[in-house]
Amino acid sequence: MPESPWDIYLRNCPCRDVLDLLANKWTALVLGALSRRPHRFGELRRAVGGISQKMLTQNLRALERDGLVTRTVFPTTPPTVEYALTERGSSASKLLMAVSEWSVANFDGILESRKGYDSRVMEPVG
Amino acid sequence: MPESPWDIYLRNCPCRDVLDLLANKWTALVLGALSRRPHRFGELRRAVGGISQKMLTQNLRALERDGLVTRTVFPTTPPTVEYALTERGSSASKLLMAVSEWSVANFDGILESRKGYDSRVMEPVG
DNA sequence: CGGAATCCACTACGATACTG
DNA sequence: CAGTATCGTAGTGGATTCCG
Repeated sequence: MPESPWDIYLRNCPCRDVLDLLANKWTALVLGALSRRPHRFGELRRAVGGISQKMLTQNLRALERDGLVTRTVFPTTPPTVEYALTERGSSASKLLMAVSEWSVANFDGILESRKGYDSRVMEPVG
Repeated sequence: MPESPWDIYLRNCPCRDVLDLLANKWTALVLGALSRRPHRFGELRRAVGGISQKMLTQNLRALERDGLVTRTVFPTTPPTVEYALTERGSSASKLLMAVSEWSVANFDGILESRKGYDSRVMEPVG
């Protein structure tokens, strides 16, 4: 079995830019936060932690464009904007939550692996 | 319930660089290919499609360092190097395969969403 | 508050050439 | 074949400033 049709399809398919959105540094964290409840912009920024306003804006725009989150503006002063998951975003978030949890669960083992690798690769330099 | 302990933990935890590895443009594709069978370098490059040799090398090193793939060198000429999943890599690949499949399954709907978004955002310019 | 716009450093990444 | 090394470019992403 040299190659499955699925592989070939995925490799040639423009849908890979969807995968790129999900496999983004921030997407898992953003969707994870929104999966618990809708957030306002600044609130979401704090919830994610470490993301600049620019990146968060960019990510949210992409997510909104692809129909994973909704953006609702309340005409108050100062402005209030609320981001929430759509049905589609919710289903994506479930997958990405699993990935996040895997990261946490396997972190210790991975640290061990790194130690071994680094000591093997970086021979004594003196 | 303002914030779960899990959120706080994930936000402050260095394990986020593990998430960064998984949420990488290429990781899902590489692990996906390796999940079917071990691959040699060039073979893997073709299987993934569109990745430069440099990027593939970098990714494989990171994956090896974190104990997700093994790298086996056979002292033949020309050299043969085989990459395969570890137990840990296999468990990660299962999650990422689900993400890939989600991308394929939701691609059409997402395209629709984009069309709507773009026509809404980009007003007639003339 | 929730952005958009500008500036700028960094580095990601591809193309090319060379090695074992 | 499976890399490493070097270079150049294009984009990522932070800091800052300004606006509704």
